[in-house]
Amino acid sequence: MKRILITSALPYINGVKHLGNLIGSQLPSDVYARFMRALGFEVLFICATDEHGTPAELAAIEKNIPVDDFCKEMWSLQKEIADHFHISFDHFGRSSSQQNHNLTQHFASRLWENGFIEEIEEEQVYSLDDNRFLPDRYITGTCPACAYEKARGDQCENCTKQLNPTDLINPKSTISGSKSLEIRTTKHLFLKQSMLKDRLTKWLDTKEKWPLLAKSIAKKWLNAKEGLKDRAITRDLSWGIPVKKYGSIWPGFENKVFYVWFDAPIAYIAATKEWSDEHKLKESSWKRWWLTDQGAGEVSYVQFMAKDNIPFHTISFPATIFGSGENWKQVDFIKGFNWLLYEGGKFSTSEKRGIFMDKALDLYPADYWRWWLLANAPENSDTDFTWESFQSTINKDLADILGNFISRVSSFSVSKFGHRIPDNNQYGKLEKTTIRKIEIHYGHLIELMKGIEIRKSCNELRSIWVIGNEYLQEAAPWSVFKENPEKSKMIIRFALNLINLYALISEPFIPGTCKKIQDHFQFTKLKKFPENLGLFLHNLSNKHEISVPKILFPKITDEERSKYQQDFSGC
RNA sequence: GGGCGAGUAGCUCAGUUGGUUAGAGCAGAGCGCUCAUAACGCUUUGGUCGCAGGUUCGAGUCCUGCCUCGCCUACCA
Repeated sequence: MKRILITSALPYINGVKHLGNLIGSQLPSDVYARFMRALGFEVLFICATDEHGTPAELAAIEKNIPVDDFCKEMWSLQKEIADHFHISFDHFGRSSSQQNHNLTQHFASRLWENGFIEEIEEEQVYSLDDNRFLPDRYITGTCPACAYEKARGDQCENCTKQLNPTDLINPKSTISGSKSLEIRTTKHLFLKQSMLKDRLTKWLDTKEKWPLLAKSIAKKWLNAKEGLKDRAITRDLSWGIPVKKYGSIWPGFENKVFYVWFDAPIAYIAATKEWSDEHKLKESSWKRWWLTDQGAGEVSYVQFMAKDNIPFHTISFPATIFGSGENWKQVDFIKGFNWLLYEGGKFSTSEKRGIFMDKALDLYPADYWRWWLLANAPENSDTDFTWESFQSTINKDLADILGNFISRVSSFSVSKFGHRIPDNNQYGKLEKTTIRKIEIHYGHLIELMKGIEIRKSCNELRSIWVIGNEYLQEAAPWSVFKENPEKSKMIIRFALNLINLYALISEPFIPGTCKKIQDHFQFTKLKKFPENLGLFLHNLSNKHEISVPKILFPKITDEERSKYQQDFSGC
């Protein structure tokens, strides 16, 4: 059977991520991974922190700790939070791992050997007081075109004019505010992606089924007027992967490191090796996922990311792989996401606007967030998070439709038949029609998930939950009970089987709750989804003991909603 | 400026290659049920599919122009 390799875009290290970051890659990739495992595919699900670059260094300076300590701390925090959101990574690695050092240096050497790397001298702004070269965006000044005073070195936000840092009037460092800036010459390695343009174009043309978002962004870059530009893959920084060729320092690059966007995607591979090393597996165990001549030919590789990451995954990283001349696995499918907005505006870390992953978990269980985010995933356009929508979706879908179904079935059962599961399984016509109805939706759900249609899948799952309530209404065990208690037993038994089914097939979406349900009712935790629903819905044995579970989804009250609306509106 | 995308019921969105009376959820209205987290089920009111032209026997769907909104535009990552 085909194997599926899934990677989630690497979250940047400098802080706790917000809900937009979560729905941009980790969460949808997790649902996909869980679902594909449940369909019986062998899945490897990989992520890692992206730890290098200027922002990480600055964040560490601000906290007054060494940057590697800072990263280690943030890595374990991010890992812990992902865990609390039930993200089922097989491995959550780090781009700063030794494995990634080795592999990144390996790729650079191969690229050099094949003529895809060039050393180029360029001029950059150096800040004497900060003691470092400044990325263009870390320089502000007055825009020469519109006189806007906070124009950045790469572009003026006010008039959108593209700028060079040297264009700015009165430029200063955003780090220290210092105006002691000078232009210095510095040498960098450039990845000559322009030489691979035709190959990339051809390759991309074979990806007919890719989402519009991914393809159009990639094509934009390939067909840019000025052509596909070569890209610097080194920086004048100390925190990062040392620039080495064949194992020794690259002459002239003693004080430089590889640029994050060169080493970050390579970390997908390196994190897989980390996983294999950590479990003391053979070399072949990670290579069979990544090298096409060692098994990866039959792997389907799917990447999840937000739209800002697409150029790196459709151009630079594939160029790196092609340029290496080795048999590395290229991505087969890219699932890109638009932005999540917060109450009509942007999430903002600096203004404390919006909801961050750690805070979210203080307010509500992970499944509340998972469900809203998945049901509203920004697949086709930016999506707005509003508390009103959150409240109504959770209360309606989770509390009223699913949670209440479980309550009504279990309390009826306990009050009429005690703590044993009713033993009549002579299903009649209505039960058979109900099974058929579910089968249709279940079939749709599987197709939709295979196509990674997240929102539509949620809709389909919700329809399956609704069928439970429809069934109960029509079967009306409470009236049947008066005349024919035996038949009423059968109805409740069937309904309990439905709960068992729901706990199983909803697991990719709301794993925490599903586990709770399975634990409470002592349902068998199957690893795979049933192929035959009719059979599955006879599964419960007479031995099961049941009781009424605590409310699974307490509702979000109006008071809570308006309080949180206030609390998270920013400063 | 250039590129991309979106504009469909009060709200959030579906609408495959153009084909009969444009769909769903929420919200609203009515009815039913009483097992349940005042929950559930059924029925139902809302749309000249952004605007103006065009192609066609036939257009939400294709073409042209226009309007509005969003995103991207390569040294944040």
